[in-house]
Amino acid sequence: MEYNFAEIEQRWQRYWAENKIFKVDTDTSLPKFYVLDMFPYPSGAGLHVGHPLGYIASDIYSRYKRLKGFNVLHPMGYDAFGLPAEQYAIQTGQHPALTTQKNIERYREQMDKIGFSYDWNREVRTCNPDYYKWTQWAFLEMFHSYYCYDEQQARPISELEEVFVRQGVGGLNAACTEKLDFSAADWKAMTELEKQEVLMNYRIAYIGETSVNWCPALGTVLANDEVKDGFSERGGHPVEQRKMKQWQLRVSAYSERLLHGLEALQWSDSLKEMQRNWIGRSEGAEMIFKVSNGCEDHDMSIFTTRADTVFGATFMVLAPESEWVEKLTTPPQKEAVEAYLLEAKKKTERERMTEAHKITGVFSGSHALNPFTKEWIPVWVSEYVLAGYGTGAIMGVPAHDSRDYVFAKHFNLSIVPLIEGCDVSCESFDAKEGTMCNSGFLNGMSVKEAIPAAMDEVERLGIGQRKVNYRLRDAIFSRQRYWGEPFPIYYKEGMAMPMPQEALPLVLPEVDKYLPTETGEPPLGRAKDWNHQGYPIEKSTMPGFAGSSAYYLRYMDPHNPNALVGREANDYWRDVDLYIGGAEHATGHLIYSRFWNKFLFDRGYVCEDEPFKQLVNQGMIQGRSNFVYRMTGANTFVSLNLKDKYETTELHVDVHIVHNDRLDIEAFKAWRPEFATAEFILEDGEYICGWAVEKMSKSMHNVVNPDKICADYGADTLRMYEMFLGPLVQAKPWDTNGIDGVHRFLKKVWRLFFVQEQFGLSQETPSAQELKALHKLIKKIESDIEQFSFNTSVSAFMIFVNEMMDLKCRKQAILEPFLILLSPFAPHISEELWHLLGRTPSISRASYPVYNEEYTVERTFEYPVSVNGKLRFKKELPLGISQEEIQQAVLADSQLEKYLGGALVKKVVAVPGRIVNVVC
RNA sequence: GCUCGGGUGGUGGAAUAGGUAGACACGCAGGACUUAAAAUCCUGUGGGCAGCAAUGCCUGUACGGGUUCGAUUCCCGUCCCGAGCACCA
Repeated sequence: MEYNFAEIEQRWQRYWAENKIFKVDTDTSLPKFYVLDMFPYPSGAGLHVGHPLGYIASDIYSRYKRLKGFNVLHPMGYDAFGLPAEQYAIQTGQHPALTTQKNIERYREQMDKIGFSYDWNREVRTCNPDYYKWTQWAFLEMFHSYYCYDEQQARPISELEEVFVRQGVGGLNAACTEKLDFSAADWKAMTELEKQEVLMNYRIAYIGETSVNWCPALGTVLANDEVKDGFSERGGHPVEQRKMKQWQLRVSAYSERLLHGLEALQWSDSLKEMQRNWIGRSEGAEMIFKVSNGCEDHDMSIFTTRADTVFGATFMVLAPESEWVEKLTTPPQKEAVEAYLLEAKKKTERERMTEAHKITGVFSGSHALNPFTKEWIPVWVSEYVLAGYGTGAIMGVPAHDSRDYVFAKHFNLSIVPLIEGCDVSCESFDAKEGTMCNSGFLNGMSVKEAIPAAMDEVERLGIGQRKVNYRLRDAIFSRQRYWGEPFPIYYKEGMAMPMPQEALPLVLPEVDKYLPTETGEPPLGRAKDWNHQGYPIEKSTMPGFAGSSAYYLRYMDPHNPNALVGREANDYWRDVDLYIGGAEHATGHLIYSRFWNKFLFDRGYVCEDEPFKQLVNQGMIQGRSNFVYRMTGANTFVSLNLKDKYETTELHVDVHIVHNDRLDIEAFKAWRPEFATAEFILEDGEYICGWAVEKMSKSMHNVVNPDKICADYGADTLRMYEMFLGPLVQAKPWDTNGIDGVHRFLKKVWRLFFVQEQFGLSQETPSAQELKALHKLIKKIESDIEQFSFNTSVSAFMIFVNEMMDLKCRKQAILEPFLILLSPFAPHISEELWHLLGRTPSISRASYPVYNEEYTVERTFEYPVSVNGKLRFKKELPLGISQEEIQQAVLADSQLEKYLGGALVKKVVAVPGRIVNVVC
């Protein structure tokens, strides 16, 4: 009987679906395990072979955990709101909901062919009102909350109102946009509008003026992680900086917890490092400098991590956007400063980046008093200082900061070295090492001692305090787009008002066009009756990360009409045990999700502080392109190794008409009309194509579709081959060339269960050798899966099957456990053979075979004996004997003499169970 | 510039509490079966040298050093590749 994968796979996929084999329910009698894939954005192009890599890995893990007796939650859904569907809608007029629906159907069809064990009953779609009701709900919860630093958690905003009534802001330690100062009496005297403005300063979801990444081509703002090198991540349009009033999430309040929480997580070091960099904690001090513009004095604070270098501060620099610029510009400098500000403002983000090392700046006219040297130093304005970090002002220490150094050199400011023996004639000395000099009371200290000593002194003198700064900014939450969640906010007498929870979901309204209005309002400005009790509703929508921030919680309880996730379901499923997805979400989704979860945790809606215990980043699968070489000016193609003899142009050729880098010439002629009459210069009668690893894309003709692989080889082959390709976490090119090996393996597995076309296994007692092979495999597969080393598992299966072939082993006692081991990798063929064995129900209900060490124990060991490091012969000795016994046995061996060449033995190193080395 | 990974045959990749480098697979070469092809199976396959031969010897994990009886693995330096961050004071 042939291995008819097409029939087998179709049959079992249907069986699994019809019998709801992978439906899962809360079951407190079983341990839970939650395996999650990052849900896809359903694009119009469909899946290519790279997309399912992580899904296959998570499916193997899920199936393995089921065999191990866990109740496994393994869901899938769609991140369905987003820009591409909207862009497509603008071009074609088709409703994004329609195209999204179509794309989802296509995705589902493709995924179904691969035989995943998802519980589709729990599917979520972020664009579904039943789902985004809870996205809006979470937003309202954030609106109604503030962050208390003393308690290190989010609390209801109503508490804050009570505090204000009682004592004003005195003693309050809460996250805020700007520090306010008012008493209880002041609070009581405020109008309702003023009170709301004060509260907005503390809300976790708040509206406020901020500098944003504005993308004119897309007509919307973008988050920092949506901008790459000054261009929008989606579409590659230029991005500029603008001040705008936007909804924001106070993610920065969680900086410390987001950083600290990383420690306990089983994430890769590189990913944790990326998040640490993004959060960007730095310890330093805020220091107050007296500044004078000649008429009046002010106290201005700066942030520094190098308080020890204050004796070398020979100038100050303000960010162009700093509010100090206006106060400190003196009349004679006014014109120059204004010209500079205008120039800086005109630049886009992109220009700022490309001109990053161009040194610009202008003198303000004012001076600051260095509190330690008591010298008056000039105050400058320059773009290299960022308004959004620290206080937007710095002290310039050119000797020990490379940016200050180039600035000082350019404008001829003085440079004072502070470390003994350092040479600052060509560059600054940035390292935190050496002995201090020219630094008053710090002289003679090492830098490491001087940093805290300087900060102590600053605090003692009352001219500043220690301060921790974070790079992490609040997340900008408004998008001027159509295809996203509407904000449940309306505006009444200038105040942003929350809608009541009963009004949710606030359903996205219909519009006639998906473009901004003529007056520049977002597309929702076109919606009819877009108001709440006659008051206008917010016209922005939420960004992509809104819907993806809590979807893993919804899977736990997807149909609950009363809560995002019910208490009972959440208490059982708790958090994601294993999360598999791409590293590109390191500073986006994975930060926002952690923030969102921590917020819900603070407010008591979920029971775990961190959402994703273990995270694995699968490597991207790149394309492997093929090339043909056309002779310039002719329709003649030259084979790879002859091309250097001619003048040729390289052309991408469809990888589907190339096999093992040999071009199928007939298919090539049929591929494009202009090649129908092509001529070829062959080598050894064949046309050899060149190849290269590139991104998988249509234009490179290297896109391989999983449907085609499933049709040609079957899903089991696809699954195993994707795993065999290399380590899961590593980026690697797709190369269909090697797939035959895996396919051959599955055919061998099939044949192993048949004797002369008849299915049949014997009930014979297995031999010691067979048992040993099986139990080694049981152990190997288990440890490989636990470590995500799926590629070596596939090899182990191949070795095992080859050995059983050699032994002609057809014994059920061996092959039945083998089938169970194989089933997570190749579920269809395993299921088929399982049923042919008369076993029922599905193999996914079986138990993972128990490893028995007895069968794999070795009693003797062939010791490699080397003389002076060179392997010479092998000596078989019992295991478990002492080092001395091994030495004696080897020295007594007659073979040793001929390798010693008469020399005396100086030393014998024997490692039990490893090796013997004789030194002479 | 800073941080983190990584450099092993023609190819994808195995092997690190330091212990026979190249498992497994692709490709290639040769062979068996077949009228033939496909499929399947068997043998060989890092490089070099010697031999009719079984075989033997040398060399080999980016490069240069070090530690060690022994280094792909540990340490120092250099080069190269990939990823992330980038005026974050």
